[in-house]
Order: sequence, then structure tokens, then C-alpha cells
Amino acid sequence: MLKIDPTLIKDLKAFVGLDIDELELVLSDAHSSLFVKGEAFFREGEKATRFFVLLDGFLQVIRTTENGEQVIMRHFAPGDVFGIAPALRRDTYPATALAVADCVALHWPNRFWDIFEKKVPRLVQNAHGAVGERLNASQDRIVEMATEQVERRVARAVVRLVQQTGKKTAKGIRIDMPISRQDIAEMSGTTLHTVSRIFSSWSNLGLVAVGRQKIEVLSAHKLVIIAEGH
Amino acid sequence: MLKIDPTLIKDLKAFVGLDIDELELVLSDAHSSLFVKGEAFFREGEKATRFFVLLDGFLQVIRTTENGEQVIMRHFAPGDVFGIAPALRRDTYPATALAVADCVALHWPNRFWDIFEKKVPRLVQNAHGAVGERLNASQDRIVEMATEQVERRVARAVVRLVQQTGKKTAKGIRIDMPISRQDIAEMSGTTLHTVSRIFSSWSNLGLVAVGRQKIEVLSAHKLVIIAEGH
DNA sequence: CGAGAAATTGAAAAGATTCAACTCTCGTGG
DNA sequence: CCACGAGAGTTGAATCTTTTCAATTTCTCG
Repeated sequence: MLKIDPTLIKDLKAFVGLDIDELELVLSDAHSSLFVKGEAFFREGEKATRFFVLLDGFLQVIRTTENGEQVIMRHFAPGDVFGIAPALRRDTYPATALAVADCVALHWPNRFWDIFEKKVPRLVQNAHGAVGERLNASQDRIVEMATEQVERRVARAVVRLVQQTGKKTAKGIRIDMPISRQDIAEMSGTTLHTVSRIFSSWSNLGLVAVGRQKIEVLSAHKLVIIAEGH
Repeated sequence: MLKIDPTLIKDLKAFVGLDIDELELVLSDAHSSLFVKGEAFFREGEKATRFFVLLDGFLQVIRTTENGEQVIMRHFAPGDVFGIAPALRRDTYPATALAVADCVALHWPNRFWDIFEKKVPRLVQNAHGAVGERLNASQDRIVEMATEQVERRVARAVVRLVQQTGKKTAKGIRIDMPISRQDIAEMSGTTLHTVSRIFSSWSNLGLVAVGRQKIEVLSAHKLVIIAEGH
């Protein structure tokens, strides 16, 4: 069904530990699709029909409140599994997944979950590990929201973005993705105004260079100090 | 190893869908222990050696920040599985579990996880379902912390407690557990002072009757309106 | 080049925390 | 059995952080 070479994907986080035969089996049932920037992989509450592995691009998972506010729950990068409702015995997607850049993703109908569970158990175990990390990250974030003030939360959001998409530049590390003040606000539970003020002050301190939808970290070290507090 | 009657536990959430043989198999390998109020089942970062099902009592899961602040992540009631590190391919416990009342819990060494996965798959599936609910609840809470103000968060914390331990009384519903203002503050990311002020105002409105470590909800309906906003 | 989105910034207001003093409640031990 | 002390709770006042409102400015793309 697909003409992807197993060796191209064998190092992706989702497929770590699979042997060639397993990779081929998995690929033989996979569909591959392009999702253009802005397109939704699935939306909150929608019936879950398939699960995904991101091959290329970048996506964000968001939730929307009744009064229309958005919260960015997290980002996914190539190699991540997502939309794995069957791993959690859910039949709807709990959030909306949006392509932030053009994306290529593999996906399978949900019925393959149980098949892979038997035939490629490592794949399913990897997914459970990913769930564990996400649960842990969620709880970290709850603690952060409950105890830290805004500047630190914003710093952490930026540090996370740097870790996920940072590209080395002459002067520092640039976030390789158009990110607005509003996006950062939705990642850290504040307003774009407050983010703007914080960025201005960091910029004055020579910590970052910011522009329209772009952020370059000049002193990752100092930013981490703000984020972690020591 | 244990003389618990399968019929006593067959309706617990953790064991839903197991047949008698499976229940007996599971029980035959189980240990049962009493944890007195205040005792820890396990602590954050500790090597995970066993997983649990709560039979009786009530426990809270907490995280502590570097500067000693506590955040109550969630509560567990009889029938809940917890400490299921193997389900998430973790080898340490991610948080601390404390008995809030005297508790009785079943527990198994972690090696039984893989055994049960084969022999009692439904048990493991139930656990994954529980993980899914928890991940979902965590994300709800993140949204809540990011977008709602304190009074609403406190209202939600109280509503959750009522759902988990509410006991009908003459005038309303009482939370059947000693809960301090500080506890509510740690559940909702605020200070005991703010909780105290909010409770005073609710009390003046006739919404709740509060006392030392006790909360009785007189108008659940109005409280839900504060919590949910409509 | 013009239009619209993104960002900045000041000023005012709101919301919550911090500090501090004080009160209440309950269990314990004299 | 009562007094006392510690833990739990309350409340005012000051302060601080963040948001809200509003007015501009800057960028970038078509």
C-alpha cells in the first residue's frame, strides 16, 4: 500500500526497537497523507477512526473553551505518535490537532491497533511510554500553572519550543516556526500583551531577539535560569 | 495468598468485565495492606516496584515543587487503580500517594503486570482506560488553570470532592473527609486566604456551610453554576 | 504601495497575594 | 473537667502582578 523504505523510519521514536519485518508489516497497512499548514488532523469530540505517526512537519494540539478561548496543550514533532485514542480505550479524540507547518503523517484505521498489539507489541509499548510522558508533562504543567508566575511560565514555553524546533544560528538558537505572541500566550496561560511586555524586557536585556512571529534565543542559559529559577 | 471473596470486588471499576476465574487468578497473586491515614503508598521519584487497587479509604496524589509548595494532583477512591507505572513503561513513581483516611489496598509486584496483560487482558485494558481519563482530566485542569479565575477553580475543586466523597445530609451534601482551606488551595492553585474569603462569601449567600475542616454544600446547583458558568 | 495582521506600550482597573493581627475550635493533659 | 496550646480559620490593609482597554506603530504580503 505504501512505498516507504523501512530504513527511513526505523529511527523514529514511535518505531524504536522494531525489527525490519515488523516495520514492513506496519508500513504495509499504513496510509500516508499530506496535511497542509492550518489543516486539522482531527477535532475535539470527533469520533476517533485512526491513529497517526508524524513523519514530517509540526503540529499543535489545542482545546477550546466554551467562550472560545484556545489553549495550546502541546506540540508534536516528527516521530511522535498522536491521535492514539485506542491506546486509552477512548472512542473520540480528546482535542484538536492542527498542522502548524505542512505535515506528512502515516495513519492506520483503529482496528489495526489491536492487531499491532499482538503482532508488533513493541509499537504499542512505545505508544504507552509516550502516553506516560505526556501525562507526566501535563502534571508538570499543572504544577507550573499553580505555583509559578507568568514570566517563568513564558520562559518555559519558549524553552520547550527551542528544544522541539530550535535551529542553531550565528548568534543563538532560532525557533524554526512562525510563532506569534498570541501562540506563546496560549501556551502559558496569559495574554498576548503580557507576553509582548516580557519579550520587550528580555530583548532589552539582550536575552532574545524577537520580531514578527519570530524568536531567537541569544542566551539560552539565562533563559533557563528564568525558567527554572537557579 | 489472600482470602478475599471475588464477589466482593467484582464490581470495582478496576475489575469490571473480569469473570470469576480471572478474579480468582488476580486475587491469588495479590497482597493486601492497610495504610493508615497520613502514610505514603509511595513517593515521587521512588523506584516503582508494585501497582495498586484501592479497596477502601481515600488517597491523594501530590507533587512538591523545589521550594516546598505542594500541589494536589488528584484523589482516588475505592475501585481505582494507581501506581501503575508499568502501564506507562515508567520505572519510577511520578508523584507521591498519601492516605487521606485509613486505606486498604491490594497490590502486586510489577512483574505481574505483563503476566496479567496476557492472562487477564481486560484488567490491563481497564487500567489504560483509567489512564486515558486521567490524561483527559489533567488537560481539563490545564485549560481551567489557564483560563478561569480563582473562584471558579475553587468551585470546581469542591464539586469534584462532592462527587467523589459526598454524603447526603438533612440540608445538603457533606464532604465526608476532613478537608482544610489549605487542601482546597492546593487543589486549585491559590492560597488558603483566598479560599477562606471565597468560602465566607459563599457562606453568606447560603450556598455552603463551612467549619473547621468541614464543608457542606447546601445548594449544589448554584455551586455548579459558579463552577461551570451557566 | 496599501491593507490587515501582529506587536507595542501607556494608563487604569481588577484580582489575588502577602503580611499581620486576631479568633475560634478541639483535643490533651494536669 | 477545665484550661491551655496548637492548628485552623478569618479578615483588614497594603501591595503586587496581571489583565483590560485603548491608542499607535510596525511589518509583511499580495
